[in-house]
Amino acid sequence: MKQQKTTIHDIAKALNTTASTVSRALNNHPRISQKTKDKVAEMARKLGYEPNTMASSLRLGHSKIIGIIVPYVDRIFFSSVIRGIEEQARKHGYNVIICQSHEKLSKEIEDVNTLLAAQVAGIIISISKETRDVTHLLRVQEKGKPLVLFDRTSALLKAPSVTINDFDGAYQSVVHLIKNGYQRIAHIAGDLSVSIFKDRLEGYKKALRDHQVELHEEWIIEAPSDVAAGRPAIEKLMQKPVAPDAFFFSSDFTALGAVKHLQSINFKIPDQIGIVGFGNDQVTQYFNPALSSVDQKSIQMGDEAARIFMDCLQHGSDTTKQVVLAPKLIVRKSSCPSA
Amino acid sequence: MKQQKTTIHDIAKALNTTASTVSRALNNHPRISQKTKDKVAEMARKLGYEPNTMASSLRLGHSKIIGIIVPYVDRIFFSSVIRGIEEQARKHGYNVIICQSHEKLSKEIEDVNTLLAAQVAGIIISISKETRDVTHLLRVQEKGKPLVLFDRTSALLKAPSVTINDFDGAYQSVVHLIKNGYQRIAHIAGDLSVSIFKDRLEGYKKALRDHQVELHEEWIIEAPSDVAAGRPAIEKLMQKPVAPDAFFFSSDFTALGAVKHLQSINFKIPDQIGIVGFGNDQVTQYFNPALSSVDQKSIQMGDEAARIFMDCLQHGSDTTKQVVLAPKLIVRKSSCPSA
DNA sequence: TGAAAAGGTGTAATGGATTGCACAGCATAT
DNA sequence: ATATGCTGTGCAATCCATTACACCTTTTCA
Repeated sequence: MKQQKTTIHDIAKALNTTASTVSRALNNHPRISQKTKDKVAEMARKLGYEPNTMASSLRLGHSKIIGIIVPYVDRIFFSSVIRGIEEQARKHGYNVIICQSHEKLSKEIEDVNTLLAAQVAGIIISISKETRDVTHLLRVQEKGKPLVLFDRTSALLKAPSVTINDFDGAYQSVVHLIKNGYQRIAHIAGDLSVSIFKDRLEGYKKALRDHQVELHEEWIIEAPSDVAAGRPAIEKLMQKPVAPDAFFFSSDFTALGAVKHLQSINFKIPDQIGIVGFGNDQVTQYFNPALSSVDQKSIQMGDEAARIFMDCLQHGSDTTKQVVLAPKLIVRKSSCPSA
Repeated sequence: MKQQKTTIHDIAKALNTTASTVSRALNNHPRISQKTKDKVAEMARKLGYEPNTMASSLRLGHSKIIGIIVPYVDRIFFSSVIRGIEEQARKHGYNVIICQSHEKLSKEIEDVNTLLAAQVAGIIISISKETRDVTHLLRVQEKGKPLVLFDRTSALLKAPSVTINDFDGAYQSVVHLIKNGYQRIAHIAGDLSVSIFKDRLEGYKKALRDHQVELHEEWIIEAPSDVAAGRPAIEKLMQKPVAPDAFFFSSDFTALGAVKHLQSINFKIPDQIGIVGFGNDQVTQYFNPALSSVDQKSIQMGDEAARIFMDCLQHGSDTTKQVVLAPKLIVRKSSCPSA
């Protein structure tokens, strides 16, 4: 039933040579003659040889596997990044192994341990919302393994990263709203202890300042990045003494929930209220009205993260490497009044 | 810089015993005294011991890693299933390693090779659309490794699987449309060489027959499962001598594209035309009108697949195990005329 | 022509955990 | 007292690929 796997020893025996020669031939060692290499390659094929990656990883001290940690794999942003990483990694003969932190620090630490035990070549991670302490990530670096951050980074950590310019994405969005005639622009922020949401808030503020639009601190509120959070956020904002006429959301999901609610109480979007979201999730374009949103270049982000990772492997970590992708505001109907 | 990893030998030395005893103690071998086990456990903790999974995998001939192959990780259905698998697998101390087939047989074969070389414990897969020949999957079974299929299966393969009852999902949908007064129900099918789409078609037909609603073969067309395919599909159907008054789609995405187009030429949904999709993708509920759709129980599917997988590991593969989840039609506005 | 350099291959150790077999110590049974 | 059995450990081989070092052969060049 179970097949006997063929090893380099089998090839060696068949060729009347030794395992070392076979190993060298397969690894294209310069001191092996072309003739030998050819013979070995052919015999390997004939015997259906498959290298045992465990054995080589054990010897080498690391595998050709990249560990990835994300909060949840089934969030489209993360799964897109993973796609980008996987495709780039594969070009270099690397595999990806995936863990979910569930936005919990404790789970993230456990994940790091698991990946380290699995002898991954290094880790690419988007840290959880809870992550303040980063000693578990320092451990990765201490082992001399590449650590690359994406999207969510930490100031406590010197590591290469790929992010989008959240500040700029927010800035563009708010300027766009202003240009389209909205004057009382509120911001529904994400968890402000996370840097990306902080940056978006700052971009929002700067845009207002630069265009002499008044900034009401009371129009800035923090809300979870999910659909359910949309309605209460809106309700709170609409009952302020002066109600906003536009909302810039840090999350498409919160925006969705908000729009649903606004429509249910008969507000016209975009004519009475303008909306811009963040993330350019697939849902936004099919929504009615289609939602303006900032695209996060997710696949590209993954691709870039994997490139940096491979670069670290080859030339050592350049912890100052910070790739910042330019976000792109996708303008759709929700922020373009007909008048 | 690089840390010296502590091995069982280090623990043995510190305890003045041997590696074998340590190994057995850590693995809870019955012949080791509790006292020794405690001492070993304590010393392991003290020295910060992390087992080297490569070494143990090499010795054991398999790792605690489950290989997953899906067409694309960034399709919400697949990423949800992966989430389900990952969470269940983790409970058993297993990791998942992910490959994408890009719907190509050649890539799928390559993926299988990669995973086998990585010494995975087994593979959980949703086969690509192109996959007819399954010899690469037979190889997995020949090695005595569990192979579990989900969603898309193959009649050529004797392997445990988890699917939803596509036939029933379609049947429910069409009955629902009929009950809501639609009489001329068309079906936009997916690639009919894939069994799930075939089954949905059959469910559609059966529902019509059971309710004495006429079946027009010309109202059944095949289209890719993406947004772009929606419009041409609709155009083709609407110019038939007798135009349909409802559409049952094998894919939410095709449905989305179709609805967009229908609305742009001023058809009222659901009053003039009823729509039901398949997949219950997240987008459907936020669409306007909200789309009725068949829920595929994706996370549950992953969870179930992982359970079966673990079961195969423990008790050997039961190739006849076919878990069929009951789909659930989620009724929303797109199929409920106000009249 | 002799010596140094380059080319080609084998020997044996290495990485870390696992496990069949052997054996020592002690207890119970006869 | 001898046999039988159980408990608790150690020895050494094993999984497979890699590689430092050594050795022999051939080429190159003063």
